[in-house]
Amino acid sequence: MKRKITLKDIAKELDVSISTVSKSLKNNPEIGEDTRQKVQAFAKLYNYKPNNIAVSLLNQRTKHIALIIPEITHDFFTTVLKGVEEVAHHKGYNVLVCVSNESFEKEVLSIEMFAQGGIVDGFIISLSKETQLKEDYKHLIEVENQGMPLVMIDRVTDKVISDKVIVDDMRGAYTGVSHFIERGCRRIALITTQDHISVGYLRKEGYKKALADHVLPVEEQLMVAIDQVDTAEDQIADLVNNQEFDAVLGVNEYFSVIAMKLLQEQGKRIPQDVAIIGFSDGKLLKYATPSITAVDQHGDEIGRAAAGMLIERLESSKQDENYRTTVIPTSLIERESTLGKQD
Amino acid sequence: MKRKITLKDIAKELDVSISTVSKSLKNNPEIGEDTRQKVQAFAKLYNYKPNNIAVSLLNQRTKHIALIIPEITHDFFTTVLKGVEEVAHHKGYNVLVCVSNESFEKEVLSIEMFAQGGIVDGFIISLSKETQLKEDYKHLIEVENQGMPLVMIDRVTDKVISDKVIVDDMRGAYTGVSHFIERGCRRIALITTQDHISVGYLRKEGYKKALADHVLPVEEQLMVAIDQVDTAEDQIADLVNNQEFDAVLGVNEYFSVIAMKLLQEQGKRIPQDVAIIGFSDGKLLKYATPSITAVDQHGDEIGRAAAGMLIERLESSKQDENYRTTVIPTSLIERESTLGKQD
DNA sequence: TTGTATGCGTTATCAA
DNA sequence: TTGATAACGCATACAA
Repeated sequence: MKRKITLKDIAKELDVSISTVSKSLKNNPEIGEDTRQKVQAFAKLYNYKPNNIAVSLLNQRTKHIALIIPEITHDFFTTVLKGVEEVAHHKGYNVLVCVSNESFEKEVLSIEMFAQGGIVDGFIISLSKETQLKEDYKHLIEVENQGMPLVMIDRVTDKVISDKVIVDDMRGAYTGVSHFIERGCRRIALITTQDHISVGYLRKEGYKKALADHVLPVEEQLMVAIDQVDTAEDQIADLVNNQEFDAVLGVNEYFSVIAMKLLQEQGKRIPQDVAIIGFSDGKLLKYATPSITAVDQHGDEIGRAAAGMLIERLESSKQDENYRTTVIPTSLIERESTLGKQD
Repeated sequence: MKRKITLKDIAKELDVSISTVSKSLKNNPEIGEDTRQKVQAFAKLYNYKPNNIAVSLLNQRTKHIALIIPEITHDFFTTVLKGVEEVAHHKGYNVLVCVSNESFEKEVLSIEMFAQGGIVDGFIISLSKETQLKEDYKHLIEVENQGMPLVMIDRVTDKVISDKVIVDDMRGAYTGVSHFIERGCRRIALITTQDHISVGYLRKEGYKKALADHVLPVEEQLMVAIDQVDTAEDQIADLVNNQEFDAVLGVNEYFSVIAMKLLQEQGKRIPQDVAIIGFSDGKLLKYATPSITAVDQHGDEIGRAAAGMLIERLESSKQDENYRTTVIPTSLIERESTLGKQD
């Protein structure tokens, strides 16, 4: 087991000083050509690489960023992670992942740990449901006070002033509903989350606006707000069994797929009897039978944008107080579940 | 923006030496009761936390581990990540994630970066397809030579001696095929990967063994080895269109779901005409219509086991050369796609 | 009971 | 052209 080689080792071996070695390796012109060559050759031979920890200690930066997501089993967050990782690695940063499991406590603990230990240089976070419910953002504000950059994504809040990257949720829902209407649907149901989930609320607003703009009534009984994951199926069944509608928009993959399954069990044909659209860029919608039209949120782009913003802020010396919000437009991926009425 | 507080700050403020502060905070009995109290109170007030980097430099360990996975859009790896993260955080470790994208080069580069910079203390890795094809494992052996623990999961190789956590792929496939046979299926197709993918190979072997044990012939034309992701659909269509079979086992979620879709388009009823089983613990199988029976690989357990083994090795001082391989049994989750023949 | 000194590996400043 | 030294923040052996 070879121990890792250090500057000191090289210095001793070549009988020069540590600083000479350091400078040589950095191609510092102070050092004579031949010494430099010699050192570099030796270093290469022994595969020298600077010890990151020492450099971190010196520079007071780790070149690590934390990504905190509420869930990993949503394809959306998975693609976000991929996007973040892509840009981060490209720029020489590493990504520490933390799944909050929708828990406020876990979110707070992770952030404190990462921030206080100086483990990461900055954060990308999507709020847990519990956090959005409690509306307690002290941990985030604290992070900012410590001078650590923070980029919020997707599930964000106005209560925290920071860079943000969000989905155009309202417009995404608006587009979906409009798509239904263009295809002749008139009674459009919505399966969304409780209002405290920011994205759920915005999607509902987009849904309502689309109806209003097309002079269609907003019917309360066609809108269901899912309380908890495990009651989703029952609540959706309730909608399906007791209401008549010819289209349904789900604010995530699960709601849409569950709705479709229940509708099919009832003998409804998709899309002839009921058209379906779901939010998210996941495989659940893509591989469903029939495949389901999706409001693509472009998780990868969100991840890339967030990582880009964060790193830019980390590397810019100026204390820029102009926080930006980048809105990533959604796009509608038309699939089988909305064909046919019209086409 | 409050700068982070250090031992030095506390020492100056309380007019004691740095080591007194350090010892006080560690409850070292050397220090007098009142000094200790005073220091601790002050530290608490200013929310002192030791600087992780400094501690890392001192101890020559970061308390970070790297998880290198080939893909993030497979639910299996996603659950692995979750399991790893769970145990790691519980034991005070952080997880750096790296997606190799099935690329040998990316895998090698990430490992070198993590290892040489002393960025992590150890590795959990699942090999990329390209690596398994090339059979070039120098980067992993190098890591071990440097004395860094390595735990391989799922896609492993005999060429590298290390701790391993694997799925019981052979038995998983065997169980699936047996399940078909018990339900009256006789012509069972297999959709697998190329042989160089270790898990694909093992699953094929399990499939063959099950057939043999039940005195059924192994028919080459019923086994298709997918070359690449983008040819999967064509290759599976070829099988579906040109062969007669009453059951099909896919070695991952995608293959099974695609097969089902193509079969349904052909007018086949699932499971009456063709029964289906897929590998993986993902939502694609669970939410399919009909839902698809799954060979659950328990990604979360694999992740937990791997993290456990890795951390154990990191924390045990003794240079134990007895590498272990933990085999996580699969379990069959019966769903609609294999009901009916018998029940 | 408290303080001083050293070292972890690196870089940067300044002296030779 | 090269080398000695300090500093990053902490822990510890040893001195007082």
